[in-house]
Amino acid sequence: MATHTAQLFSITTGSPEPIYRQLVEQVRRLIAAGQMAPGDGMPSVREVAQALALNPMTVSKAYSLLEMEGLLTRKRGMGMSVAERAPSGHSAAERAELLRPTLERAALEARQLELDPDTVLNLFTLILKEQA
Amino acid sequence: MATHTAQLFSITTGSPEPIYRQLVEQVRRLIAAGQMAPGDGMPSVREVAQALALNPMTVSKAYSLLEMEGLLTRKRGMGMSVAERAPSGHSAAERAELLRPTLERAALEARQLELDPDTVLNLFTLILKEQA
Amino acid sequence: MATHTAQLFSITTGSPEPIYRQLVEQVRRLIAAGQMAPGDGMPSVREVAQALALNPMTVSKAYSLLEMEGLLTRKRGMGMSVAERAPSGHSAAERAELLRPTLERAALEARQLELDPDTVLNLFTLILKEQA
Amino acid sequence: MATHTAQLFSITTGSPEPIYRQLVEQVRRLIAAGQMAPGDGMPSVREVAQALALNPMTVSKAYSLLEMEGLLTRKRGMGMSVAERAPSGHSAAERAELLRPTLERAALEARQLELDPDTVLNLFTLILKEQA
DNA sequence: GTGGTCTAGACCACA
DNA sequence: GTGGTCTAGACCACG
Repeated sequence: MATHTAQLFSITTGSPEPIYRQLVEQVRRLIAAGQMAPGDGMPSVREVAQALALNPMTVSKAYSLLEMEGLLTRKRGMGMSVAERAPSGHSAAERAELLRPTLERAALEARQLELDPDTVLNLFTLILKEQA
Repeated sequence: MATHTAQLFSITTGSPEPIYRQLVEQVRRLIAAGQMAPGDGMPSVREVAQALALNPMTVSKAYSLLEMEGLLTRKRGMGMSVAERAPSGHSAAERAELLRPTLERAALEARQLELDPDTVLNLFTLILKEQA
Repeated sequence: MATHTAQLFSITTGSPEPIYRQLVEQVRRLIAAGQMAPGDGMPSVREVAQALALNPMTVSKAYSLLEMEGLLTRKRGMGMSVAERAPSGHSAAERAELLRPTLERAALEARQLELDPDTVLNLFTLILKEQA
Repeated sequence: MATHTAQLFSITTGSPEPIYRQLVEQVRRLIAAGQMAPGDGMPSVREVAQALALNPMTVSKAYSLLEMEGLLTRKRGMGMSVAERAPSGHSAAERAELLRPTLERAALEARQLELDPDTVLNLFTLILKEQA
């Protein structure tokens, strides 16, 4: 039985980032964080599609890309699961590196806005707490 | 007159973010930060297009959007310049709000990567210093 | 009785061609070639499934299709065997026709690769000898 | 202007091989053969779709896969073209290797049909001439 | 004009 | 039950 799919993934329909890509990146992060371990079964395409009110093809596209990437494997007639050889359970340091591009972008914008680092860090701290 | 256009803007053609939008947002930030002041002349479409190896239509589109937004004005035969009534030189607090969406995204990714706030803040501090 | 099943059939699970179809076509060819004669007993579904590490349903499906096709018959309690009226021991010319589609496909690919017929025939000759 | 798209590609709707994959493999071969050279513009998705009576998405899927593979590049708003770094114009020997899997399959089937090599080679020669 | 995304719905292949 | 493919058609983003 599936864990609560709707909670597992969160997509933003209004975002400029396509839905299938949001899914791809979330799965990547969940695997990297070890929240999904090699061998774990993925929720079925239809299940995710229904839970998130998406077209199955959209979900399928995301899964296919992850399969090409080697993170998921397809077992005929049995659905998809996290690949055994998926690089999983990274250390905190490794996971932090996955966050670097986003932080670099934020830093670039901060500089262009001529915000001093302390202001930025205070705001970021606030946001991190809000989410927790 | 043309400051060094190529240095003023930094666009990434390989990015999923459309070029015209990269330009728009950079101009917005530069004006908000006061680095471009009301009355300042903008580099011409041609100039920017050549300096960054872009299609002039792309640059033109960005300028048009900024004009619609009221940040730039078109003066016949004089090219475009920062609008006199452009809300310029925002306070730090106001500028920080412009950064919020990016930081929120970073926070979301951090949570999905199961990184604790301290680790994230440390990395971000490091990056902010690197760029300075 | 069971000849060495694992040797009799060679299936490739990684192939895009479905497993049951690989089985069907191999049986068809083996019968056409006279390697399996009318009345011969087929290895049981279980036996094949275990030998090739397949889902028994997959093997069963292949057998059922062959039964519908009239090549196999089911005898109660006796498993399946090659049908008495199976058109067996085709002439070489007839058997060659069964090979035609595959050769036509190869010819098409050769043309698209701009390979001249002699090169192709030389390579094919080589491969035919390797297998022998 | 496009060369005659309908002639460039030939797809078989009845085939078990999905259409998008037929397209992918044909483009691969055409590039390998040097019939499409780096920098060449590809016929547009819509054009191919109309010429072959396909849904544009099907063609688009093929193009996307080829882009991921690095054989095609997308120029924003300008359509797709053969990547500059696409390995092109292979030697006859290299191209022949691309044909090997298909020939090996044919040889396997021939053996299962108990056809002797001469019969097979004669038939193949005939088919190669028919197409020319 | 270009390609990209998404939907709704149908049908197939596989186990 | 699973995923895969295809269609028809709409809308968006880009140049």
